[in-house]
Amino acid sequence: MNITLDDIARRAGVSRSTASRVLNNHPHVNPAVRERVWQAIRDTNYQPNHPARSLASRRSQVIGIVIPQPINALFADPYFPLLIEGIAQICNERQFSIMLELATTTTTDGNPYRLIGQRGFLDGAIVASAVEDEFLLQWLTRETIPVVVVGRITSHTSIPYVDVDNRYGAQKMIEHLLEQGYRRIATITGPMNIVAGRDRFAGYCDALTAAGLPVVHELVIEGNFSEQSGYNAMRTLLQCDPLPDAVFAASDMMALGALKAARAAGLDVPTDLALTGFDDIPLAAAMTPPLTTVRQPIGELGQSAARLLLDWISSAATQPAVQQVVLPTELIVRDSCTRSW
Amino acid sequence: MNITLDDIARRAGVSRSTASRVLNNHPHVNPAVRERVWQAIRDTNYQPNHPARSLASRRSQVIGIVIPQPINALFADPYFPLLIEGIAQICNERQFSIMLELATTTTTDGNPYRLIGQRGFLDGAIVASAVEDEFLLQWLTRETIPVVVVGRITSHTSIPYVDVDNRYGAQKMIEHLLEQGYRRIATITGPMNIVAGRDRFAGYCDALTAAGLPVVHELVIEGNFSEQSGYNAMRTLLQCDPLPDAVFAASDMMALGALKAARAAGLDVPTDLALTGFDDIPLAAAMTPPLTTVRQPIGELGQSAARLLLDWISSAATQPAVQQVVLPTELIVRDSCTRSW
DNA sequence: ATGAAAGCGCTAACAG
DNA sequence: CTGTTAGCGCTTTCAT
Repeated sequence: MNITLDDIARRAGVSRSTASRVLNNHPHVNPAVRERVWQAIRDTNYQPNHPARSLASRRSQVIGIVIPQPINALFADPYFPLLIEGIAQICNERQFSIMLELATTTTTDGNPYRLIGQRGFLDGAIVASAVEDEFLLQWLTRETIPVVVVGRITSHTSIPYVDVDNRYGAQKMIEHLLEQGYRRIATITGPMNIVAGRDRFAGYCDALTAAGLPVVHELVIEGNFSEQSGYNAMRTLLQCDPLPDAVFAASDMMALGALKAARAAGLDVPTDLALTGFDDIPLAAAMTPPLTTVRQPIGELGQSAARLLLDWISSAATQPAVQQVVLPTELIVRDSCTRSW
Repeated sequence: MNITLDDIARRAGVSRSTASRVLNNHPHVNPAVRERVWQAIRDTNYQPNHPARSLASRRSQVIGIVIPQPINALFADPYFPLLIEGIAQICNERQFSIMLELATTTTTDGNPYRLIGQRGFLDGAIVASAVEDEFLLQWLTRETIPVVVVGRITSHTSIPYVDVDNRYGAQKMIEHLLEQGYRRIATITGPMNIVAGRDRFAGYCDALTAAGLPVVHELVIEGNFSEQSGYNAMRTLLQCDPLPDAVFAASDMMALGALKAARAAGLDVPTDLALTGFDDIPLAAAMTPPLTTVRQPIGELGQSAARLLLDWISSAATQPAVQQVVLPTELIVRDSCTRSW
């Protein structure tokens, strides 16, 4: 049998509650007793039983990271890893553990998540990338544990979220292209069922409108942030006559796909066509040519979400102290949109 | 208060044990009763309490993925995300959840992991990347839950592991370079405290030796798989006189770093220098020039590890049915080692 | 096929 | 400062 707290108590000649107090660093324990208990713990190599603790204390020191994406698409883009990394940093500091909650591939009926709903398992959750997924949103509102969302969601305003300033970031990007002299600027947008997709497109429109330019329908193609969708979108754009002189892809991965399509069509970037992205994933700087993009601080986003959530959990309040956090983006100019003339 | 199994039992007019049987799909329950219980569960939106279940059943349906790396370095390389993805696929199929167990940054004293040692929390664990970390290895041997390691470890042969054929993969790579006519082949190795690092280096030596060529000390630089270490190593190699005509980096990220260093020194790849990597991460194909490398099936590696572990867990045996799995690698020839003459 | 009863290992009032 | 006493919500023999 495994050794229990009772064994420790017996060995140290105290009651189980005192042993528990020592284990949990409660004050008001006689230093000598405290030391005796610790000694027993060390001697026996005692390890507390986690489920028993959570059951009795109603706290698990575990949060879930919910990623509502098909698993196979999960890590094609370094976005999620970076986000997880940020969350993990804060969790480690605060002695919290992380459960990874990925949507099952078979999203046929009912609950595509395993943990969601399991009572007592999670002290809180972070939902990454606010897809407007009906099941998830319903769960969010019904849920009793603290949940924060990464990425703005429009439908449930009461849920705290953390986001970057997608709209203004995209706007700055287009303004930069306009300053460079580009006038026929196309965009490959993100998915329109994600607010980030809509917001970046809105920024694109903002800048054009402010410059007195129209938003041309044929220059706007919807993608889904993946490389493949960028490739496809660019092939469509290449049908335009005249061709766009610049393309703003709403993610770096789509920009990469677009670059390949442009190359395949015999176009050079940036000579024949300017190309820019959004995210500033590590690949962006390594590409040839290095990609002009909008940096979003993904790691910090994760950190903010984790801080918000953990503060909330420890406050034991119904609402978090901070409801929303919006982080700034930064325009990173590289060679992919350098006019040669 | 949350609704409990007792509430369900009362509502369905049965005892708690019967309700439990229904919940767990035990046979030998009257169909009519079964339906009444399910109805009550649905009506009340009942969700079982996970800690209570694990405490009573001594099973948690959770496995841990232990990644013994400083968090901040975690996702610079897509290796871990891909591995996690593979593991997650199998876990989802089998209704297991995943805990992410990252080493805390402050690896000062004692246990740098939170979950390791928490009794009853994990049904098993996968240790990713077999660093020969003293603490971890001691834990592995002492541990009572099933643990499988990704990457061969030499010191504790009793621990089941899953690995790719690093040595033969590296050998094939060097053989290819030799066939291309390269003769002064340098290597940037992985860390020598990881078996994968040693194995790839061994494969390099195998090929040279078989070809009757010596392993030249100054052409062997130790890296740590990171881009930065590749960069530094290449700077050292650039001091050699004569320069190597080919460089085999033991990871694609190091190859990327090496490429940058070579470029910075005014060398062109592959004209002045052949460069090859190991891993075949997505970036390898996207680089300019596309990188010749050795593909290791990272996702499958994760899947194999997960299958081995979950089979073991469900068998309830002391040893797994399969002790070791070794997956083949594949040479992927691209442009980075194309001789121009 | 079902119920009674005994824990699983721990925390947390409460009393002293 | 410490011990006693109840549970936390569920699974699981053991009867019946």
